[in-house]
Amino acid sequence: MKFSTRVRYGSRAMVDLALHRSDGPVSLQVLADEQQIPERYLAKIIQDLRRSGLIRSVRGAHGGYALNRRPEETTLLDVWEALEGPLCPVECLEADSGCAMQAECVTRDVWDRIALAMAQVLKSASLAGLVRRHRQKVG
Amino acid sequence: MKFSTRVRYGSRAMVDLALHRSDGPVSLQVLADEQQIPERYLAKIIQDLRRSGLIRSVRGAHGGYALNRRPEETTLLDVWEALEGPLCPVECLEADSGCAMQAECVTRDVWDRIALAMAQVLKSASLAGLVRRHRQKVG
DNA sequence: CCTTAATAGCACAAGCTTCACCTTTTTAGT
DNA sequence: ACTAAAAAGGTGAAGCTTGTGCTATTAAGG
Repeated sequence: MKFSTRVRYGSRAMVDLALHRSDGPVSLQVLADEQQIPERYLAKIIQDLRRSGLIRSVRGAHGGYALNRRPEETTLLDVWEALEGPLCPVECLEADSGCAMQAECVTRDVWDRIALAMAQVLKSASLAGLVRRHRQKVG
Repeated sequence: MKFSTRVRYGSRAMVDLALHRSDGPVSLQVLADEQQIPERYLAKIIQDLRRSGLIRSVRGAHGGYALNRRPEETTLLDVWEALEGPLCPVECLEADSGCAMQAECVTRDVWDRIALAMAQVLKSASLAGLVRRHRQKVG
């Protein structure tokens, strides 16, 4: 199991947008180039981020993308949910999964604990925190 | 992102084998039927469990599969690694990933924390513990 | 008004996961 | 020895993820 490239690419793009926050809209080309992401593919990913309201777009010449909220108000959990829907690593964790073995299934409890742990880490990672950490690293 | 069915099916099969531990080898058909898993697919999964030494097989009539270690000595992390290799949700976490941005990448740290949390939960789930929990549930 | 830069959207190709099918090998019971 | 039960193994199909390519739409700047 690997995390989808959608989430990984999307997360990196969001951090990049947070870093360029004061520079006006960032074009897809710049974003893809800086983050080494296939441009056409990133285009599709970024549309989902826009549609869920995490970023806004400016069309036409000198257009591009920018964060739609303050960096403290967006976490990687938001990004994950925008690109993959609710964090749910196995179907049987959904409310109406209709799995007949749900009551007696002991592995389900393990998947549930993992999902919880993942959500906790993702929620603790705000764009603001990631930008701060990035500035610490590169100086 | 969903966990692979390989890991989910394989984990349930291992718990089932642990429950039948004193009954002699369990056939693929019984296993697939009890756990509601496509039989031919489970056959492939179970081969990987055998090849990594977690279970042993008995060929011929009245054959089947049985645990190869005591239930305390196998955790769901072992099952995961047998079926998917090392727990590594993103490539760049591997030692020689060769990602040029590794030093400055702040999302990588998040994926690393998630991987650690996942491994912790999986390692804490031994077959013995899961069997105990199952007996508590069904009575 | 026209050119050019840029987003928006659709359709298609390659590779991996999840299966199903068929044949071969092995072994218990008669 | 023969039959039936069961694992072992290889091959192929369907659907999803990960991309690529092409066209349409929008807006800035001369």
